[in-house]
Amino acid sequence: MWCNAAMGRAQTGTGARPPRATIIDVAREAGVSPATVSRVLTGSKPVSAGPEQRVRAAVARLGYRPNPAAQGLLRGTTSAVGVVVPDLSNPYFAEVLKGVTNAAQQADFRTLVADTGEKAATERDAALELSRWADGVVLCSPRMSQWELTELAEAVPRLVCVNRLSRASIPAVAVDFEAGVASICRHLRELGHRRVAYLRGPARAWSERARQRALRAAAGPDLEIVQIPCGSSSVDGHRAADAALATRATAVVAFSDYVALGALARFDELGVSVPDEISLTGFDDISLSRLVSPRLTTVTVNKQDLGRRAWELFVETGADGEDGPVVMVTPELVVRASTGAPADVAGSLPKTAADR
Amino acid sequence: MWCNAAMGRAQTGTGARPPRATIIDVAREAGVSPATVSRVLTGSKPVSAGPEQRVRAAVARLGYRPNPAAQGLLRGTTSAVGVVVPDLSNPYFAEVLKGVTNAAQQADFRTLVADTGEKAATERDAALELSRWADGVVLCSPRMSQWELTELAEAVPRLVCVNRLSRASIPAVAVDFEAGVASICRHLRELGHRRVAYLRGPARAWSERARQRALRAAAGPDLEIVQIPCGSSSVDGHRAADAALATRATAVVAFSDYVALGALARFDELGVSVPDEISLTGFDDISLSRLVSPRLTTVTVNKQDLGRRAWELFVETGADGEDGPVVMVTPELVVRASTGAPADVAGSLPKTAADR
DNA sequence: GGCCGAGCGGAAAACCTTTTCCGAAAATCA
DNA sequence: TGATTTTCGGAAAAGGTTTTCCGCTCGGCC
Repeated sequence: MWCNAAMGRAQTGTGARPPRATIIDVAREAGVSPATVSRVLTGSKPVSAGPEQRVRAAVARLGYRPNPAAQGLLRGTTSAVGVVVPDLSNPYFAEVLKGVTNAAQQADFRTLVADTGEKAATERDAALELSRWADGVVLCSPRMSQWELTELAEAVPRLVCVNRLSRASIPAVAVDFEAGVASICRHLRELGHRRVAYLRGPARAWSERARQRALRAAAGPDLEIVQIPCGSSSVDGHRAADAALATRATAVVAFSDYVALGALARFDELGVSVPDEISLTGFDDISLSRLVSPRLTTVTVNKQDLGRRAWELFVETGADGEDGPVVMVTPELVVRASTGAPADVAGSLPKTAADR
Repeated sequence: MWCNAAMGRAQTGTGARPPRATIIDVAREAGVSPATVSRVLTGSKPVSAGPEQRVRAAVARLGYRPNPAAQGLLRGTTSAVGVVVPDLSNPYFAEVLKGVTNAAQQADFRTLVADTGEKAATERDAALELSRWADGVVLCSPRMSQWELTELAEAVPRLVCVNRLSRASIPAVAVDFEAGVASICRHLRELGHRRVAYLRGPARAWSERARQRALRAAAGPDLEIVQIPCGSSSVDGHRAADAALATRATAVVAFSDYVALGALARFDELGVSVPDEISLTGFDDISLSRLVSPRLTTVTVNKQDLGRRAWELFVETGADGEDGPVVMVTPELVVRASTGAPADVAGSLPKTAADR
């Protein structure tokens, strides 16, 4: 009875568990045809009570679960979505991934994840590979070139971008970085800052280019912006902090919270007081930013929501697949304790914007 | 030429891309049989130069990539590994996931991820579901009961646990929490602390029980330990900090770094100075712990390495599948700035252990 | 020059499930 | 009661790949 198909392969002799029961085993056990078993399980056609009960009993007895590969082969879909991120260690991407995963789980979809280690060169391959195993791919903050991205969009059936807009009508959900950076600059100028150091993110990142646009727009006779090459991780921020200090700027605008936390740690090491001697801002509002001292002035982005929206776009894309809808998320400035008036005007201006 | 099989299904009329080329299309294009195409691509049997070249050209021309579902159906394997974590927002689990993913990528395996949202009840289903789509599952710090875990190990072909040991001979890689907590307690006692508050982790976590064992062993006439219910996230730590303060302990031992950072933020809000008024320790050494002020005294755990070792165990398990090897990782105490002598003995004892 | 072996390539089965097509039985109506 | 429709279940094909089995051809050796 239980040894039906198991005999065929029982060569190893060790504790080899019997090969998984197939729909044929269930059918035989229930005394019906495989078609009936399938109908009971998928509900594709009604089955009368007698056989149905026998099938359900057999399924339970044998612990049968349909083989996804066979289903996938037939249906042509995988019920899986791929997510490509630059770095899982970065809390930002971990949160976005969590958002996608949770939304996908609700819809009975699996999530495949690939970490490119911040290497733009591997993004293409990772996405391509994932697209073989999934119905589509969510590309998180891709650093690849516009041209590569366009080409990729043709090879991957359902491509959704996060934080990357393109001319190629790829569905995307993105934070309005320009608005965010603009509000940071406004905040700093209102505090009296006239010279600001900016810790640059990855040169290839679209979000970095968006920030640059906003910085150019904000710069002027009353606000000078000094660019410091940096990166996207906290150790990058830690490393770049000294150079930022050397510019004699009164405020430092970091590419992200993650970077800002690194810079903040360096300032602490050097005994540079924030915000008394220098102001510091981040971007993204990762959870840790509320926990450091001083609490970081930043721009809030609901990262899990970003992931959820990417999922929704993924679902829509399946439905029509025509236009490339773009969802823009506008972030909000939150003023905390890491920004204040510059030292030279501290006496004449209020200490923090919150006091106004 | 390009319209070979595409004609058959071109009903929709919209921009429906041609259905993916199959091995049969390639065979026809190259003027060989499907078997030869397969042999060229898998290298399972030698093929002479002429056909081989024609096949490769046809593959490139058609952009053919084998259908993984069909391969999986035939081979009975998926080249994928599942990872179940309690919470992707927790940097600890994100790092472990990264470790598994990177190791798996090297071996041309995909990673499937599920987030249980710290709900022990959903762990079983998540693992079971993932095991359908993957060759095995890595269970990260499962909160489920010992009994459930044993049962699960029978249903999932290749189960590997991280930070969870069991009697059921499930392969596992785990941090030696007892040694870690013991070294923390020793450190605090040497500093002169006699009354310590412990911020408890999730009651169901095996790692929490291991910590409890170590605490019981460390407790004695010269070291009193007061238990404070808390949790595993930074907001839990933030919330529990007041209760810890109320115990009038001179040091707080947090379940993890993530929790400790929450407590630290609360202390900062309350104006309680660390370590002058109260000492604080974490566990895990997440990257942010080096960035806060004061830098956290903690116990280092290489989390990505933990994930990589879990992957190795997964690979081994496939080979024999007999014994349940257990890899123990011994963590190391790193004394930073968040611990010092208690206020009442500050004059008579060195300020930090590092001064000795 | 003939025989044997090796090497190469094709036909077909197998993997497991879903779905279409069809036959049989039951139910409905005149 | 006989004819017709409906309902239900089985047989078989399809989905794409790998692999076994077998036949063919070409080379070498006697």
